[in-house]
Amino acid sequence: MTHTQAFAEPSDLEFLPNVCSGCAIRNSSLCGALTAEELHGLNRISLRRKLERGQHYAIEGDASRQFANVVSGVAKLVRTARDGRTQIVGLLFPSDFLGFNSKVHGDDTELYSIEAATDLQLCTFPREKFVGLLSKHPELEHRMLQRTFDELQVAREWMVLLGRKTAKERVATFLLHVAKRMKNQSCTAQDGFNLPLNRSEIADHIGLTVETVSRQFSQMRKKGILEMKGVRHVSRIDIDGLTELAGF
Amino acid sequence: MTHTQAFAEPSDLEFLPNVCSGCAIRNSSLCGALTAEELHGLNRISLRRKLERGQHYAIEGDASRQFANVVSGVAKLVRTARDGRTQIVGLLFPSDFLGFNSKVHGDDTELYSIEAATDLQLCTFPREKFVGLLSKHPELEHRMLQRTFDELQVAREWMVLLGRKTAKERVATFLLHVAKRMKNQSCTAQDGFNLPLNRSEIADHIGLTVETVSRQFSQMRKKGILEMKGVRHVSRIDIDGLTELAGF
DNA sequence: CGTACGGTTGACGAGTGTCAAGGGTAGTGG
DNA sequence: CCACTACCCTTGACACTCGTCAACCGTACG
Repeated sequence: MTHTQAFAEPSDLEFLPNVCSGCAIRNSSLCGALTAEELHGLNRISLRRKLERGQHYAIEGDASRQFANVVSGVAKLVRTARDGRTQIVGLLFPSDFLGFNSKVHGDDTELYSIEAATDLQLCTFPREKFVGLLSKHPELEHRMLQRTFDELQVAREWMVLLGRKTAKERVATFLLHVAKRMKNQSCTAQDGFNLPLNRSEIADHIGLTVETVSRQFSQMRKKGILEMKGVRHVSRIDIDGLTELAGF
Repeated sequence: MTHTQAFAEPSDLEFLPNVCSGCAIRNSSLCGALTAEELHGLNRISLRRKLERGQHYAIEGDASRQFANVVSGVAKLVRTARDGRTQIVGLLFPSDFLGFNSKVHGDDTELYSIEAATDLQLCTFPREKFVGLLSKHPELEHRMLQRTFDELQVAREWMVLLGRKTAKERVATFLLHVAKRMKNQSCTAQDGFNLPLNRSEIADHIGLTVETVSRQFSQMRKKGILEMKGVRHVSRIDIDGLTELAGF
C-alpha cells in the first residue's frame, strides 16, 4: 500500500492530462489509484462519450469490448424477459465503474443491457488495455475489489428489499437510497434532487408496478413525508420518517 | 500474471502442509493461487472448524475477525428483521470464501448472520494476516476479485428472481441453481442430491412462504418434473422441464 | 392546438400470504 | 423394539396486498 491516494493538490493539476485534469470524478473513481503519469497513459486510450436519456450503451448478450467510468448522469443495468417483464439490477452513479459484468479475462458477453437513465457522460477505455493496467497496478485492482464488494453489498440489500419488503417499505428505501447517492455529487444538498428514473423504471427496480409506485408516492405526499415540484423533482424528504417506513 | 495456477502435480503433494495436502478444495478455492511454500505459511495461521446444522458462525452486527473457506457443507447468509421476516441473501458452497462482507480494511461489523445450513467444515484465518497475504500476492487478490464478481453476478440473478418471477419460476430456478452447485462437488451426479435447505429456508431464500414453496414442490412432483426420496433428497430432476419453467 | 407520453386514480381480480389442522419422519427414552 | 415427542411438511379455506385493466389528467413538444 505504498501508493498515494491523496486528493489532487494544486501543484499536481498541471501534470494531469487535459481531459482528466478537469474531471469531476478524478479522485472518487478508480482513477484515484493512478499517478499523474499513469493517467497520461490512460488518457491516451480513453474516450469520452455522451448518451442521451434512453440510449443504450450495451445490449444484453452482445460482446463487451469496453470498460467505462460514469462521469455524470445515471446508467441502469437492465434484464428483460421475452414477455416484457423487466428488472433493473443496478444503478450506476458518477464515479461508478461499468463493464465488468462477469469474467475479468476473456471475450465476455454482456449479462445486462446498459442504458442511460438520464443524460450520461462516460469515460471509456478498451477492455484489453485496461486489463493490462490492472495487472501492472495492484492498487488499481485493490480499488476495484473494494468497489465490487460495495456493489455486492448494494445488491444484497436489494435482495432483502425485493424478497421481503412491502410496497411502502420499498418506495421509502428507494427514496433514501437515491437521495444518498444523488447528494454525494454535484447537486447542492439544499434544493432536493431530480429522480434519475421515471415511475415505470422505479417500478422495475423495486419489483412493483407503475400504479403501485404511483399510489405510494401519492400517499407519502399526502402524509407530508415527501414533497415534490413536478413529477421528477424531489424538493424535500423526511429522512427520519422514511427511515421509519423503510423497515428492517 | 507470472503466478502458477497449475493443479497440484503428484510431485507437489509431498510439500503441502498436512492439512492442506488432503484438502478437497485445495485447488478450487482461493488457495489455488498459492504455492506450496506459501500454503505452509497460511496453514500455520489457519484453523479447521466444524459446525453442526443450525449453528451460527457469525452474527449480524458483530465485529468480524476471521475469514474462512468453506471446506464442506453449505453456509447461508441471513438478514433478519425485528418482526421476524428473514431473507437469505447468499449460499456458500465448498470452496467459497466468506467473511469479506464490506470493507477490506478496518474493523468491520458483519452485515449478515452466517449460519451452517448443513453440517459444515470451515478453514479459518485471522483477518489481519489474510489481508497481509492479499497485498503480498496480487494473484490472490486477482482471484478474490474474480470470485466477488461471480457472487455479484449470482446476487443480481437473484434480484431478477425476487423482483419479477412467479412462485413456480422461483422454485424451478432454485432447484436448477442448487443442482448445479451440488453436482460440482463430491456428490456423484447419478444419485441426485440432498437439498441444503429445508422448506422454510428455501422460502426465505426465494422470497415466498413455506406453504407456497410446499405447494410448488407438490405440483412439480405431480407433473413428474421432480422426483424425491424423503423431503430432503432429490432423486431426479427434469432439467429441460425446469429450465422451461424457470422463465427469463 | 393536437398528440403522445407519463402519471394518477379507481374498480376489480389473481396470486400469494395467513391461519389452522393434520400427517410424516427422525430422534429419544423407556 | 416400540411409543412418544417435536419438528417439519403438506393441504385446505380464506384474506389481503398488489397486479391488471381502464379512464382520465397534466405536461411537453411538434
